[in-house]
Amino acid sequence: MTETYNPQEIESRWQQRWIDEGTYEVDNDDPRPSYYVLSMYPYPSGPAHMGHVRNYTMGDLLVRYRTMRGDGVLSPIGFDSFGLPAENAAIKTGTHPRIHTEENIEKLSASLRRIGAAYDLRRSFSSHDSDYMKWTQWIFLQLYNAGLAYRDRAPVNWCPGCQTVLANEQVLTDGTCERSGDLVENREMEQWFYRITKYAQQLLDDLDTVEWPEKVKLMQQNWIGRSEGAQFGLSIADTDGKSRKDVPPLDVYTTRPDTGFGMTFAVMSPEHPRVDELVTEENRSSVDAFREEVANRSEMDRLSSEGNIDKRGVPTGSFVINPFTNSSVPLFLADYVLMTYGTGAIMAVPGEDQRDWDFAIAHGCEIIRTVEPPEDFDGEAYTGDGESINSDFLNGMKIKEAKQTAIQWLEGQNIGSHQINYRLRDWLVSRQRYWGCPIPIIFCDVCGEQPVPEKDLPVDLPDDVKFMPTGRSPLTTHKNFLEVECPKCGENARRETDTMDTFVDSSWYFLRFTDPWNDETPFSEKALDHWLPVDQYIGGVEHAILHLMYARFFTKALSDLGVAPKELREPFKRLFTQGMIRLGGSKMSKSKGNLVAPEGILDEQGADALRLAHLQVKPPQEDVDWEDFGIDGCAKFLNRVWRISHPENSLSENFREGAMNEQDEEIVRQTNRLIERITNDYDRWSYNTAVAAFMEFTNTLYRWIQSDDGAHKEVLGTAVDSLLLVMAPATPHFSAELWELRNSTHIHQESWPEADKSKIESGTVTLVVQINGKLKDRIEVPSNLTDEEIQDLALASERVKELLDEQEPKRVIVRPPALINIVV
RNA sequence: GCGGACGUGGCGGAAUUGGCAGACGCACCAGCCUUAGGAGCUGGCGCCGCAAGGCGUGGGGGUUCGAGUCCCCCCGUCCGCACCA
Repeated sequence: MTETYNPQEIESRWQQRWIDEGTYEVDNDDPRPSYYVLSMYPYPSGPAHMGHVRNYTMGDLLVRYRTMRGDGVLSPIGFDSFGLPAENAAIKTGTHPRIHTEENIEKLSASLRRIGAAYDLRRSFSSHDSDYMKWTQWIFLQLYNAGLAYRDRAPVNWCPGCQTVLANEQVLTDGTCERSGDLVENREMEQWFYRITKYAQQLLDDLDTVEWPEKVKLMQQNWIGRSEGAQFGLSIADTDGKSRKDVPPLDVYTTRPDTGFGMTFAVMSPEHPRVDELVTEENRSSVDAFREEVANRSEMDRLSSEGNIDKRGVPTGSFVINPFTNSSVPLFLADYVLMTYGTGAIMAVPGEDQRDWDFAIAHGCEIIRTVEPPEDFDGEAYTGDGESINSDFLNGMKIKEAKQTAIQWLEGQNIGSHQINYRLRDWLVSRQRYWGCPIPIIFCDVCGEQPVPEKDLPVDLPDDVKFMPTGRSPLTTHKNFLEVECPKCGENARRETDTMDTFVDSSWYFLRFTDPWNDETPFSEKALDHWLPVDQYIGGVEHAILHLMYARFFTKALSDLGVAPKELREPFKRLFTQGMIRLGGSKMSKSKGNLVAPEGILDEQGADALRLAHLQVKPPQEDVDWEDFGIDGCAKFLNRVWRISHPENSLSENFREGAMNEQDEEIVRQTNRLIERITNDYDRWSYNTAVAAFMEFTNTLYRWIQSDDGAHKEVLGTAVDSLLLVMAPATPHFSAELWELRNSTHIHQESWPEADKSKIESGTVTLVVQINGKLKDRIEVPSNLTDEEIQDLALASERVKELLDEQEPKRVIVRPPALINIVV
């Protein structure tokens, strides 16, 4: 063989050709069925690492496969280019984030090209492109005008490391910043919010309409955290234990209104706005001390006492009336009641709530059971179902009925009603940083908060800024940026200096890809109608909550605002979450410093071998250890295919022609089986078994070629061509090169092969003979036998006769065509 | 604590519907080829056993002619949430 497989040369040549020939460019009026494949918007941190390679290999396989299947495939790529790392680097090195970022985009683009990922590059953009920012700001204004973007003073999560606020979602359970790992502090600040809570119910309901992994749906459900119960007012008691009419009642929320008769005290959050009003003089100093302690309590403290904590609290000295019993019960302050959920105050029912139980024990409160626990119950608070006791008109009812009855009663008394609560909170979008999309708002001393007029968009970031480690964004001191005329009165005003959370940028980029040239609107309805929803979205499970929730919210809001089609309620029809790559037991990441760079492998074994190794090593949705990759094995396999596929290969000397023998027929059958298997495997994301099938088939061909009779020329030709076709989505350069050498056409413009079912059927099958369910014999038999014929053949087998030893079978189960079980 | 996923050779895994357990690859072993090479080709490779045969999918029980697959209990690993009233 004159040719040897040289991946570097072949790969760079084909990469250039796909671009030059516009192989993966697609127009919005493409007549083929539309199919939108998208990998999650990458942050350009430098050249691609193995995690990227895995992600983009999966996506690219699908792009090429669907294209061969005859779809008009939209495969765009862009860059999530705003964000902290570039700005932090600027503070350290003095390099402007734009320069730093654009260099990284170049590096990542080059990497993606080198692994052979195919895109319509005409559609590319980055979040920091002025063009894109303009529409991110325009969308902000639409949301603002619709009341979905608002400014509010709120306790926020402040990260001292990042010098900015974080969304709740960006704070980890241990109270640290997901990005820097610093302990997050509580601060009260003016911030911008997107009113995602307005969509809580829809975000929950519409999960039923998408084909996502159940795990991701569950995580979203838990995050939204819907609960159903009752909200009602507790009257404040006077010194005689009677309800005071001069003070409004204290609202509480509960999911267990059925247990109201067991409420023996009430608790409010230390941050509750009515604490000052409700605390008595004798208790003021201890309450103040407690509140200060809670406020100063470091996150470290919370961490060390995670889980079941002592229920710390103090009495307010006030009493409230339990409306069910009319008795007066003490009102406490306790840190286990959060201001951010429900009404910030609860009715405490120690008999049926363990937290309340713990608190009651610690503070000497009465405990009354209102649900009869089972006889053998030996726990404390009983939260299971049972009959109501000690509950007057609820007695004897099970929880469900008692709840309804209690709510009706509260409504009848005119003190409360049925209430639904969500854990989801509004999305805090403002960040006190430079390298983000500016929020298009102007503050005027006379007219107040004013949106930037549409004609003045985009609000661009000034380039002439210095980055100092002051912890303040350079925008706050940049005169030209800051000083602006009020769009309403024309007087001097100042710009908002906060920029947007980068999750805003990634909440609509998939819409812009459909129409990135549009300078009238962010996208056209027509383009969205053609392409959306995304047919297959691919990314890491780490975005299961934040990014996906925000993108879903944007889609719904834009749809309601008439910017996007009203039928478009969900952006991503199907989601696939691929596993991460671990090295030395922990996630491979830049911050851990355990990256494996793909360059060396690309240089030596090539992109196709690397892609194949990613596909082969494990089912794509599972996490994988880098140690388990078999790059060399994959490279070796490609060389084997190369040797039998190359037109000038040394094996081709003495091929047969003319009539086919039995072995040739078997190869024809295997070839069609291969096509069927790969089609099936690609459709169900079973890439590891697809690679196994490539290898198995290749091994079969080798044995055939080297057998005594050798290979039939035409049968081999079809077999090899079929193999190259089904491998093309996985190893695009390799397949394209060999295909061109053999057939002089472009494999990625060929149609996906179809298996000839009639050729898969074989005249005979291997009949499996079991005795008492255990395999005892195998017999080659014609595949069209009747049950009786199968039974006769099986019973006639020497082996079976011997084992049965004259015994009459008790029962015979025949499962044609290939299984019989004889029971004795 | 709550919710979820999973447990198969030395290793990664396969078995799509209850029907031949271990495909394919890695590692290992043997043979061939050879101008010794980290190349190529062929074969072997769950466990016990010389063999016949027996055992075998985390453990125990059940359903079934038949269970890796379905049901119950237990053990273990991983992930998500976690004072959400």
